[in-house]
Amino acid sequence: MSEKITALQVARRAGVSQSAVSRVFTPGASVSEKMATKVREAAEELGYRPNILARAMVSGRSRIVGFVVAYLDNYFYPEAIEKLSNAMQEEGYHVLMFMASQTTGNIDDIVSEILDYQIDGLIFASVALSSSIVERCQASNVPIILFNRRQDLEGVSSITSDNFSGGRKVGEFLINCGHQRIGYIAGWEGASTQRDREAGLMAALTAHDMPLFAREVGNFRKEEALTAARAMFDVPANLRPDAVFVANDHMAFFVLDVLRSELGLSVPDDVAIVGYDDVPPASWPAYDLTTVRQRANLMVQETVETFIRQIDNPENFTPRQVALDGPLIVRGSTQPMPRKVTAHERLR
Amino acid sequence: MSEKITALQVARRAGVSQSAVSRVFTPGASVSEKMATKVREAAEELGYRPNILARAMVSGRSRIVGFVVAYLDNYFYPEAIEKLSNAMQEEGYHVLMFMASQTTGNIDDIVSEILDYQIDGLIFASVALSSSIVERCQASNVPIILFNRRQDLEGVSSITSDNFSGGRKVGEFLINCGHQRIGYIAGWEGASTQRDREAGLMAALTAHDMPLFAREVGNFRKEEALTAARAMFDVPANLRPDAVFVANDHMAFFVLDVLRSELGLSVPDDVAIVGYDDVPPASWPAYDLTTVRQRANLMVQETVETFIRQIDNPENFTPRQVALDGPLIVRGSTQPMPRKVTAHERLR
DNA sequence: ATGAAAGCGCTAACAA
DNA sequence: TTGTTAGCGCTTTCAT
Repeated sequence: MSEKITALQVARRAGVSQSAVSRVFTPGASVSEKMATKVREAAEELGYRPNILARAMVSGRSRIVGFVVAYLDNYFYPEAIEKLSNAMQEEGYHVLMFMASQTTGNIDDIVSEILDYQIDGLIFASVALSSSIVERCQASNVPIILFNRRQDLEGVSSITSDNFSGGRKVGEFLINCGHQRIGYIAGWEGASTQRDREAGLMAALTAHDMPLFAREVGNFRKEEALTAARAMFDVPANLRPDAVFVANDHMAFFVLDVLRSELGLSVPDDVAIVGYDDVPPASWPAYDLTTVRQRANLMVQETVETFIRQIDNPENFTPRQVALDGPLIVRGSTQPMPRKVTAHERLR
Repeated sequence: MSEKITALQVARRAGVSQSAVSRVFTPGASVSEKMATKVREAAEELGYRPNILARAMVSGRSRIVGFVVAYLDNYFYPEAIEKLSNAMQEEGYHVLMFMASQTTGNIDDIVSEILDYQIDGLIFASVALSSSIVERCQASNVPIILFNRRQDLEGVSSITSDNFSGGRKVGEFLINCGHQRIGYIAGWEGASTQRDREAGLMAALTAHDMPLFAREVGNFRKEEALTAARAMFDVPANLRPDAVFVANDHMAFFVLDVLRSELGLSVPDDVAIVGYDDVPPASWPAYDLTTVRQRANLMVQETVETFIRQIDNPENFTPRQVALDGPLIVRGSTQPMPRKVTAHERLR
């Protein structure tokens, strides 16, 4: 079995110093053309590749970013992970994954483990941070980015879609469709996505002097979404909303299932339903769900850019709070978008 | 901003040698009770944690395993990743993710990048290996495990479900249901999962002297699955299969959509359909898909165990080829399981 | 532009 | 059980 090839061996073979080899493999170091080719040849012959860990030790940069994620059953995240991972690879970084799921206990412990790897940055998706975590990361000089979460913490960047605006769009749309009894099924109240989407919806309702007709909490979880749907809809018809906004697609699928399969209601005729995220199954004919699209590509792009900026220039970096607008995608789970009522008509 | 705390600083504060500190943090090293508490206290006060990278350099083990994955749109994988990552965390390892998706070109290049991180093992999910990759990993002493793929390569372990047996179960079931014209929509032919599932189906058909009525290739991809479904079913009724086995759930959803939404066929009355994987949407009422369950938990468990065994005892480790049996889950996309026909009845 | 030398933070002999 | 010493493979001054 071939042993590990070190820079020293390459150096010997090329008849140069070990630091010369290092320079050849360090972008932006000063080496002559001749030296470079000589070394590269020797390296090629031996199959040499620099040891990233050794490099990390002395340079202090591991080119690893930690990615903490939960809720992989929400299909927004697999897509996001894939894109983020690809984008990071293109920048020469790699992603060390940490699941913050049910099984694992404390986020703080996970963060400790992550920091042990001397990672260059930390991206949290759908995870709530404590300020102690932030402090520790800042002490270790590790940039933090919140992905799909917003949290008011000093020095922390966040990339989200504009959930408030998205929620309001949903509200406006349902009102324009003529719905009078609009319900809301909330996600986990600790999540900014949940709060902002609901606030957006409420803003639209308030603007039209309409109350929220019904509200239940699904916590972004399947079982609780089912329960919430039953509580809201397994009631006499006069108490039933004629439209419901569900805080994300993942839950909306289960609500839709309850409506159609369990209660025998017709969608959108008896009840219209709108989700949030536009995950792939939302566009599948079996669900055909009206929803607000989260632009994963853009979110990832902004995340990477934010990270690179902070890494390249930590001194005068100001944390960014990016909120990207996403379109309402109208599908069959609601009535088609009504034409705008003109001022003339409204006055009649 | 607090600087990095090293073992040396802990040592000074505790009034002991630096190697004593190292020992305290090395499981199974010989330290006295007194020493341990003294050091731990000092470490606690300073907030010291060992630098894994430094440890990796000298010990030769990084406690990082590389995980190469593609096809995250197949919802079997997010689940698998989550479970695998959790299980590895419990063993004190962490997962460095590499996407081998469309964007990225060559697997060989990815593997090079991975090896630069001095990882302790490499798990490939749904990725085809070249023997050159295997050789390079073996040269670097990195165990390789194939997850959900089987490939005849010296020294490589593989963990799959028993796809042949699964395919045969599907065949037997459809035949028992009385179907006469059974079609198959294949996955990517380079995948062992595809080949084994099809072989299983064919074994069942052959055993009953039945031909395969129709066959198309969907390559595990959405668009191609749609095309395959149209080619197979958008034909005169007498040329149409009365049952179809689709190589995985991901494609089966699209096939089902074509059947119901595009062609207005009734499932299971006009056509019965069976998938493979039992991903979550298969159990959602909108699809309610009969399928073969892949036992992700077991697969992950076997993967971790295989890895640990090889790491702990590389000398006399023999690669394992694990194929786990999975049950057929009968749902509404097929007729209910018929009671077994008795010999008496058959003779009438 | 190149080489020599010093260390990054840790573990693993080896002594004591 | 503990301390001393030598590196792991690399980058980075500092000379030249």
